[in-house]
Amino acid sequence: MRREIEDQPICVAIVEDDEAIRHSLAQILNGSPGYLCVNAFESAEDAIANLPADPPDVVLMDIGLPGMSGIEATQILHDRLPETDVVMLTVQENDDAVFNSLCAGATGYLIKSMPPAQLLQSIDEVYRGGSPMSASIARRVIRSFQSEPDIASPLTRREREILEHLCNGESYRVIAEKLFISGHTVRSHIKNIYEKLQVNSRAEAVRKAMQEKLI
Amino acid sequence: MRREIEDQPICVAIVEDDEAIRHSLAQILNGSPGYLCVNAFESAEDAIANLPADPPDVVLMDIGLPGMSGIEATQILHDRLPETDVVMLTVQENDDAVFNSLCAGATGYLIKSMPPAQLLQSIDEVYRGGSPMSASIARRVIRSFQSEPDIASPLTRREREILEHLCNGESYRVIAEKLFISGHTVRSHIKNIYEKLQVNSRAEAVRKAMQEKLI
DNA sequence: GCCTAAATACCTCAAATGGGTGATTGACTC
DNA sequence: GAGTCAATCACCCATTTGAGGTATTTAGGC
Repeated sequence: MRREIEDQPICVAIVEDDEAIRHSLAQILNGSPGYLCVNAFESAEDAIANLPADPPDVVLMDIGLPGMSGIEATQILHDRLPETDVVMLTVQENDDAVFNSLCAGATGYLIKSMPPAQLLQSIDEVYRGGSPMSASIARRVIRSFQSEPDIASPLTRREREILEHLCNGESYRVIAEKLFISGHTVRSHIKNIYEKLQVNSRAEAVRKAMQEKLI
Repeated sequence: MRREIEDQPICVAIVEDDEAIRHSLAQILNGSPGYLCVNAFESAEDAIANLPADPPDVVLMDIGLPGMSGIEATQILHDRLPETDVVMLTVQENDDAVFNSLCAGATGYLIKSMPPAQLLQSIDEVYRGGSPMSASIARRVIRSFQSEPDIASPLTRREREILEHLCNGESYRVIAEKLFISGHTVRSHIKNIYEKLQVNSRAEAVRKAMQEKLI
């Protein structure tokens, strides 16, 4: 917990190009006990340049910024200020952009049309180690990290089996013995695998297999 | 949506070894319009054997089952019945087990002590494509899929560089040319990499590199 | 019954790989 | 000044791999 003294406010920075929204958010924050808007930028570049000097607890980041997008900015800030939580500001919640933001390192997101009370509550939840999100975003997040083997795999069952052994670094001979087939057969399968995966070495095959979760 | 006719109830199966809890859950479900307990098993083995014949919409799975654990069962059911959502039943929510269950394919989880209304609401949310979860679990889930390169890598900078080329399937000679060093040096580095990663082939090194996000 | 895809098997050969051993240089630490 | 480590280069040698072929036998789909 960063905030040992419980009556220290949560320090928030805003990155939002629309001046009206920016001011309105700042007012909501500064008008509420426990929250403090310490900074407000109108561009990602501005925020990246100035934030590291005085890292806030939470950054509210507009997704659709002109120039550098909020998602790119999130990636950079998340790298440089690992202690700071980035929360996205978005108009529409079931958005690819929201999902991509989470991939880029955002901890949560706010819908711009949220009532102020709920908005503050979400900030608080993020600050306390949570990640509030809607049902459908939650599902997408979970799906994406449950490594589902790609059903649309171009490989046959036997080929997948061989690929698995290949990934373990087993030699043709060992694979052949384990599968009770001849080494020649293993070679044939591997050639087919390479062709289908568009690679021409074991290393590339392993990489592709891992990346596309073929096994 | 599986339930085109909106007044079809959500079909739920229960896997729970404690008879009292099992009956209580079944009663809650059957006593509520829109929900139907179609099956109740006292073991994971039982459920796996009988569920595929008549797949429910949602399975409530106890985490701490005797014999095969609920997590293993989830993995199997999730594979065999991809249309069915598995929801874990747990006493304590901020549990490694819950997180592991989600990795295994669970879509959500219920706290056994939840009031019935909230319990039904969670089932409904899962059924409608959501994934209700607590703040801290949500954060863990998000963290885990934000692929942070492992900073505690045992490899030196040069070794990581070589490893990257290795993952691309480049031959020693090509790597040597690209890095303006001799092939012998490349070999030396690779030998050191293998030793540090505790592997003895390129394939295993690539796999490890991908898994541990060393590159 | 025919046809295709999948799985099986065999051959040759040049190139790449991995194991072992050892040396030199520069930088950094104690 | 001694010791350590990263990075570089070197040699020997057995094994593995990848690329080029060809061919037989199942198993399913039509």
